[in-house]
Amino acid sequence: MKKEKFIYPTKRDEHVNNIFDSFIQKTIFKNKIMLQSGYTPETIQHRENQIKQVASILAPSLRVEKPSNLFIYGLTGTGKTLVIQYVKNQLLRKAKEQKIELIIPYINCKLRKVADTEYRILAELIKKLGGKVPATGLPTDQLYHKLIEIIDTKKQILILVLDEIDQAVGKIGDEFLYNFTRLNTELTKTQISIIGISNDLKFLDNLDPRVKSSLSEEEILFPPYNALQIKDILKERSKEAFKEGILGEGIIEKCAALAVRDHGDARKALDLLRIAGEVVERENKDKITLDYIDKAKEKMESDIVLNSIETQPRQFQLTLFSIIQLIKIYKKEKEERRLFTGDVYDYYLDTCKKTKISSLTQRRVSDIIAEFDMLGIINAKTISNGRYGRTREIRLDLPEELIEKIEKNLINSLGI
DNA sequence: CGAGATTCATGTGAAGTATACCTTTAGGCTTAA
DNA sequence: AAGCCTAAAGGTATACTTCACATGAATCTCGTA
Repeated sequence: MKKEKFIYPTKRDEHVNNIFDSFIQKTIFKNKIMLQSGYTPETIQHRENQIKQVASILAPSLRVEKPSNLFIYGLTGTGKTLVIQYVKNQLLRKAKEQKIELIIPYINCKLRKVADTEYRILAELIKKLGGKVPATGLPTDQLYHKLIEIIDTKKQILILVLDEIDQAVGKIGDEFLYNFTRLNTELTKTQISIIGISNDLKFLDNLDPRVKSSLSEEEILFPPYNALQIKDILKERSKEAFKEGILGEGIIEKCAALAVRDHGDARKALDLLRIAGEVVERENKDKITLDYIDKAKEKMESDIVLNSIETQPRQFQLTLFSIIQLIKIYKKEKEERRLFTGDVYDYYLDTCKKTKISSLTQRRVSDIIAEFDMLGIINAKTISNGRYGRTREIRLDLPEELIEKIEKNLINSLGI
């Protein structure tokens, strides 16, 4: 056995310290939270009208009367969630002042494994109200009883905010909304109003008429921001978020322009700014220049997708992996070849065999493909090839580099 | 040549199964009177 | 006898499977012009 050469520790320690120093040293942010998506600023620009409308609709709650149900829709990044949070905070403050019992739970229906079935939405709601509910095992209607039990203890108003409600309905149907709206008839003291928030402008159209009429007693549309408005918002927030002199010339204009091209998505503009800042910081520079915005744009798009893929279950990842591999193979071929469900399933089975992962049936994989389509990661269209059957044509409309990254990630997490 | 029948490959709905977890209940054991 | 613990019984939600039928246009078939 060889004896290791002893290294005197202090030298090394110093070295380590120096490395970290360089990370801690500089920060170009003054208050980064201002740019993060969950942040609710003191004043909200260019949404005065919507705030007023929401406020006037919810105002009766301060007289302990049930406000109308409200349906809010508009594209992503048009300030829907922001306005609701803002009004919610104001409302709660006022209610506290006047000693009025008012609860406004907020649930995001999109979160997988948290609120994507009727049971789980209910469970989440009860949890928010301080109750405890097991993840499985109870009949759903018992959860309703439990909810009623918790709520109906005193005279109060409950305004339930269901964000990304279109996602939930797309997955589990609209029956649960009907149940929610009917809940009031079972309650004696408490009254419930529902606020539904949707990114899908056509969401109301395919809703059961009964649900539709009761959910959208009031409707508010959030139009996209225009370039000037986004610029205002960015200016306002970046003033607080960054230290002086960090933003180079034309940065805000560029972010705004990019976001406007993408249907006036303010969240995107803010993310761009924040991510650009993070990249600059990581590279130890002290000024955000235009090319950092481009970098941020790429990074952002890939981050969103990568993140949503990482959290998928194993079988979903395996399916996606199969799709990516096949797309790659097909691309190398001379003739254009389209990708169908059957091909994916065959490749999937192969991969399962090789990696000794148990395989699902085609029925299930078909559903998984449909779910990926819903997530927008792939693009699947059912087509009929006439004599040669009916299937889904699967496409992957993502940039080349991103696909590479996804592939790497998948190989990594699947251990292939 | 054209209308209607056929065909294929898979979409899709319904019902069934496995699993994980819940509550209820009956039985057994302990304990205190 | 009352109280407490445990394990079995009976129930549910969820993810998945099984079964069976639905789809829809290219192709085939066959009667007719």
